[in-house]
Amino acid sequence: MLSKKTKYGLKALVYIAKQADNGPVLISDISEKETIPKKFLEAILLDLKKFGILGSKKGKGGGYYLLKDPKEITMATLIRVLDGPIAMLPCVSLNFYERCEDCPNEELCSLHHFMAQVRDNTLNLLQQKSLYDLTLL
Amino acid sequence: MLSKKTKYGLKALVYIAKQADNGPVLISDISEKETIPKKFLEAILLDLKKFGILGSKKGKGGGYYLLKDPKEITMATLIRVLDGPIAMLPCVSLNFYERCEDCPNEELCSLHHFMAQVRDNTLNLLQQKSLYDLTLL
DNA sequence: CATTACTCTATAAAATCTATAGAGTAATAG
DNA sequence: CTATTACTCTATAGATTTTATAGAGTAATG
Repeated sequence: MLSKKTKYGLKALVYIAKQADNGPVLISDISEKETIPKKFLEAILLDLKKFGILGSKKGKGGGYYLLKDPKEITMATLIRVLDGPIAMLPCVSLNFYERCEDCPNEELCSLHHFMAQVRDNTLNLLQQKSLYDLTLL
Repeated sequence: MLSKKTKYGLKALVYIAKQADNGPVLISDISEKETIPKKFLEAILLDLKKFGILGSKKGKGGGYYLLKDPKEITMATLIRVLDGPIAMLPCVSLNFYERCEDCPNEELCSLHHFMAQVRDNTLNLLQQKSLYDLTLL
């Protein structure tokens, strides 16, 4: 399951994407409309900024805005930034690989290959879909 | 990511499936061969028994054994029993549905439909694969 | 230069995951 | 019938992650 952080982050991004025409969006605005704890949201948006998804502007007329076209931002990227690995096991993660301490031989592990298959399956969908697709609904 | 409990559980099931011809399998045997903390494994196997996946026999010559043909046990079932929901959000879970407290209208939620699609995509694969498939590797 | 709004650090409650200990009970062999 | 084997059950507890909250600070705008 996705963490609340991820869910909040995605909802916030959709909100910002939809408001793109009206300039930067306020944290407090998103917080109220999407029922997300403000301080928590603040940290999430900061994270998204750190990873180059969002930009921000301070002072009057400030707020957060997207740095790229929503069509260029894949769901795979967003879930990785917000939630972490997409793979079900660390040993089949492409971006967060980690060896399993148990498991003497990865190639002979019964789970390894199967989980790699699951990963590919999920990734295939998540890379096809973008933030733009979420704004259509 | 799957919990260690799930990983341990799956490895144990594969081990038991492979040993099916030699009668019930000992906890301590699985624990040693698969490098799984014995007491932790004990709890996991008990869980699997509770859900009708495993049976057990006490005393000499006892141990755990599968109650069904490995081909009849889908990976979807196992992950649900061991790890919980397959869906990425509670509101799109078929077996563990829960309404999101935020989110006034599920039908209008931008995440809801997309996450349902992800769920179907994953489920499709997990229901095709069985414990038997894992024993082949 | 006052206001607005993001930034940064610290903190902490709550939940979940991982693991361990030990007494208890059922089954079997001999 | 009894010793041994092996699962059962309850309790507990450390570690980690998740979900938040508070408040002082800083940059930009008009």
